[in-house]
Amino acid sequence: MDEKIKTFKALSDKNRLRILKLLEAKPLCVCELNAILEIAQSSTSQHLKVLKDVGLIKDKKQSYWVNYYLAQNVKDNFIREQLKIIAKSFNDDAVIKKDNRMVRKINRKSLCCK
Amino acid sequence: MDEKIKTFKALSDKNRLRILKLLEAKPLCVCELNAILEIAQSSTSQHLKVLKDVGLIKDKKQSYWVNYYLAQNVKDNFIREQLKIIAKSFNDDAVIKKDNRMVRKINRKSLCCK
DNA sequence: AATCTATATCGGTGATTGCCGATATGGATG
DNA sequence: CATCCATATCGGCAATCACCGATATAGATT
Repeated sequence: MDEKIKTFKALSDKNRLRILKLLEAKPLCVCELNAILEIAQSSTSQHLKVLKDVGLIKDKKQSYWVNYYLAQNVKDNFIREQLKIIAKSFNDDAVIKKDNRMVRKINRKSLCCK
Repeated sequence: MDEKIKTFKALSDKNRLRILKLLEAKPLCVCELNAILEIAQSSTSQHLKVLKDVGLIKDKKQSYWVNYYLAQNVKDNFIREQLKIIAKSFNDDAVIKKDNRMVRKINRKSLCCK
């Protein structure tokens, strides 16, 4: 029960839902997400930790970057169903549509190399 | 988007999930829920308000009592799906099982008439 | 090995939330 | 119409959370 409550809490935040919807497009690193969300890098990192802790997303280090992506082939029924619902939801939302347009234009190299 | 976030928040609380699972058994008034949850009456009332506001439950005044029940034939896809998932979830949980045993024994008259 | 660079973690702050006891409300009863 | 009773609302308190800037970390590059 506590684990599912933790999942509902993870899903109760606008920026975390935006992240999940962004990851539907493709795996993204922290700085890409950060650029779209327009919050502090530490905040993006925290949100990713919350989503990862409950099993909604996973990460994979690749050279300089940590790529985050939606969990695939999830065994947990509850998490799988929630991901399915989220995939069907929010697609008409103005912010989500704008985010989606941005994520398709994004160029990691121009964003992330200081 | 905000409405769905509100729904996730409503689902992010142990006592509110217990209420939803209790209402799967039958409609219940505040004092019955109260007796099972063992929290202050005002707290139970607050929780019911939160669940009702997002459309997960409804209420109907009948003589002295306000009966709360799970929303039926819900048009909103998101709410309907969440109710479906909740119906499938938590059934192995110790607290939920105990609550379920209690709700089948409960006698409104012995509980609610001061 | 020294230095970059992307990301994670830390400490602090304001906002939100769950809880309670006390009180208000409003429909039912006498 | 006065009273009763179940429920709703209010005010206050402690815990949790999202946010930030600053700093730590660790893998990649030189």
